[in-house]
Parts: sequence; structure tokens; C-alpha cells
Amino acid sequence: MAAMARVIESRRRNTRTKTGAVLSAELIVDAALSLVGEHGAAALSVRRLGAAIGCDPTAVYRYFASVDALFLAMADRLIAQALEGFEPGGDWKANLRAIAERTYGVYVAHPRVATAVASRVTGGAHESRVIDLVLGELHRAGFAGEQAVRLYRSFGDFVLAFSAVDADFLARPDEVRAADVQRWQDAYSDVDPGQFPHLAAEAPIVVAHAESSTFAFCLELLLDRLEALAA
Amino acid sequence: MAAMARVIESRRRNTRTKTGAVLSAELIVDAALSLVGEHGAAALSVRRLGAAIGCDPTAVYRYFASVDALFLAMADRLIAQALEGFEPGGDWKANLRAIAERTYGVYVAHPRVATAVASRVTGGAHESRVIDLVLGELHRAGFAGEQAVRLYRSFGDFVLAFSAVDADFLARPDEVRAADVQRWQDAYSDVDPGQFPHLAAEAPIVVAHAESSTFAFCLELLLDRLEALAA
DNA sequence: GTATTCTGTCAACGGTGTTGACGGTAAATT
DNA sequence: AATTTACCGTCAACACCGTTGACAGAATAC
Repeated sequence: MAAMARVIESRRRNTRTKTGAVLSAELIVDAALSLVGEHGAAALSVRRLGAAIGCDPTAVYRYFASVDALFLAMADRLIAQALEGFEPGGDWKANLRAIAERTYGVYVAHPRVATAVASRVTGGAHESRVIDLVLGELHRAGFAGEQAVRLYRSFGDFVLAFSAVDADFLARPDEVRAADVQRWQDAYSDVDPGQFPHLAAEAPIVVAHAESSTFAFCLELLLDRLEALAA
Repeated sequence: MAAMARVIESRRRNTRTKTGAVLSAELIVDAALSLVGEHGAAALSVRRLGAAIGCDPTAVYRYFASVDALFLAMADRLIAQALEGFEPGGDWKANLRAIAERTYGVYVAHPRVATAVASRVTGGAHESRVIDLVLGELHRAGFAGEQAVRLYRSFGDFVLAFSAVDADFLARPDEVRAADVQRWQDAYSDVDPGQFPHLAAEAPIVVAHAESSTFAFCLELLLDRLEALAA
């Protein structure tokens, strides 16, 4: 945990809160994750977090220098959660796919954490583990050195970027999401073939694809390219 | 403009603001874009926007139902800006690459807009144009129907997701960004080879790649895969 | 010339992250 | 065991944020 910067860490005392709770960084991360799990990403604020734990909201700042630091700690916990029970099989491509889908899954469930960490480093232990895992599969595929690092970075950034964006979309209120789909259909159900010939030609298919995410398909494109490179 | 939902549009009157300005949706979008250009993404708020224009902040709500709607309008303007002066050459792969890089460029300069629109539809005219452009290149490459649509969606989501994430990172205060790079180096400059053998093996290269974005490299992987599929 | 609708202004609400002072309490020191 | 020290939970407050509803003047319509 030494590398988890900006987390205030030192010996803790057994001081109790007004309602009797004994605080710790782990407990706060737990509470934050379950708060999001139960009431959605929008429910996560320092005040609500304090209410859920049973302490003054500002007590959180005794353990994390900012909510950003809290998000990083949550992210590392999420990585652990994503890898829980994962057993690499024989196929490196299938393993990478599984890692991507598991990571995508947990981040999509925690949009604000995903956004906060998408382009960054938690510095936590579980992050090191997943990087080692990915690099291991790439090594087995035959990549090494500079190329392996570039590919692992691309793979990681790809997964995180899609996770963050999709999470952001899914976390929107239902009405906003519905309005988006509606706008999509309005815009492309009646395209002028003179102005936009190619779009008009595919319009029905475009409209039909309004709601689905392209993550899985795009991931497959990436993995297929890796396979071609490995050969 | 009819499809640009949530923009309040009707005949406008010539009423002047206290400082003499005559408001319009276009003027507000202009002001918002230049506000971000001059003072950074964090400078964009309804209050500061009003101050920059020379009107009461809440006057913005006479033209846009919410800041989200304003962001969508800004996004469509940015698409136009990205495509300005673009002339497709003979190579569809090069054209797609150019479109991707131009789009990436404008969105990276406007992080909040990028985040707001990454997984969504502006419904604006310029958006239709860029989709038609991309679909046109894919048609020329030999793709059609379901596959062409899937590929265009993947391409678009890919570019937007990377743009949003990279924009978010670059928009962070310098100190936060520096702390991130530092944390990266701390975490991976001294890895235990027993625990994380693959990571330890590549550690020096990983550390060296701390700051660079993988967008261009990852885009090339995607385009290469498209090329293979087209053949 | 009157009526109506538009639209800029104002005050206010409820929310956010964060800071600094205060004081009791647990641990460290003597 | 007594005293000092450092911690850390609490409280009040600051400076923001997006958004709403009432109000009134001004431009258009009749």
C-alpha cells in the first residue's frame, strides 16, 4: 500500500465516532462502494458517505486527501474484484478477452471511479497484478520488450476508455438516456440521400444499432490484430 | 438544426442585454468555446459564461434547456471545426486516420464537451456529415450493410472514448498530472520479480512510457485490422 | 393603441468539495 | 501513574455549482 499516494496512512487509534463506528481507510472504501452499489453513482458524495458510515462527512479527509484519492483507492479494490476467481486457461487470446470483459464489468458499475481512473494509475497492488497478468499473456503470445509494453498499454487504455465512456452513458438518468436514443432515431431515420448518400444507404441499420455498445466488437478487432501480429 | 433536441429555438427578438449584447444560441456557443480556449475547461460555468458574454448567467437557459444541451451544441460545432479544410485523398485508410486525428484534436482541447458527448449523439448536421464521410470510406474499402455500420460505430466510439479520456487527463491541474507520473514511476521502477515476473522484466520500458498517450498506436492497430478485413 | 408573448434580470434553493479551528481521547513519554 | 503530545472526529463556514420561479420591461402581433 506504500505506493497508494495521497492516502494518509499512519498508525490509527481506536477513537470511536459519535454513533460508535471505528473508522479506517478500508471501511470508508467499503462504504463508498456499497453506497454506489445500492443507490447509484450519483449517491456518492462526501456528505452522504458520512451519513452512511455514521460519522461527520469531513472525517473522510483524515483518511483521504481528496475524493480523487478515494476514487483511486476504490479503483484498486475494483481491480481485485474483477480478477476474483479468474483462472487463466490455455489460450492467451481468450485470457485477454476475459480480463478485458471482467474489468469492463466492474468499472461500468462504478462510473465515477472509472472516469477518475481511466487515464491514470492507482499505484495499488492489484493494479500491478493485472498488468503482470496482461504482460504475461502477451509474452506467451510472443511479444517482448518495447512492443509488448506498447501493446499492454494500448490494451489497458482501450479497456479503460470504453469502460469509462459506457459507464458514463449507463449512469445517466433513464429519461436522458431515452432522449438520446430518440434523438439518434430522429436524426438518422430520415436522411437526405442527396446530401449524405452513404449514411442514407445504411440508415435503417444505423437506427437499429442505436442502443448497443460496441465494446465487445471493437475488443475483438483489437485482439484479432494482436493475433495477426503474433503470427 | 431541427434535430438538435433540447435547444430552445424560435424566432428571436432584438432585446438587448444590460451591457448591450444581443444574445443568440450561436453567440453563446462561441463564447463558451472561447472561454474554454482562453482559460481552460474548468473556467466554463454558467456564471462565468454570463460574465464573459455580458448578461445575467440565467439568460443562457432561455437558449439551452441545460448545460448538457449546451455541450451538445458545442460538440456539433467542434465537429465542424475538426473537418474544416479536410480533403479526402485517394487512400481510405489515410482518410480514416486523418478524420480520427482531427476529431481527437478538437475534443482533447475541450474535455468537458468530450466527456458529455463521447457516448452520445448531438443530432446536429455536422455529425451527420462526419458519419457519412466515415461510412463513405468504409464503403470504398469494400464494407457494406451490417458490417459497415458495426465498423463505423466501433471506429467512432473508439475515437470518442480515447478523446474523452485523454482530454480528461490533460485537463487536470499540472500538479495532479505530475503526481500521477510520479506515482507511475514509484510503482513500477522497483517491482518484485518473484511476485510480478513479467512486469519486472519490462519495468524499465514501462516506466519510460509513463507520459505518452497510446491513441495513435492503438488507432493504427484498429486500422490495420480493418485493412486485413477488407482484403 | 392595446394585448401578448418573449426574454433578460434578480433572488434563492439545494447541492457540491474543501478548509480551519476546537476539544476530547488515546497513545507516548517521563 | 501522571503528564505531555499527537491524533482525529466534530462543527461552522467558504466558495463554488446547476437550476427554478417570480418579475418587469421591451418587442412583436392584433
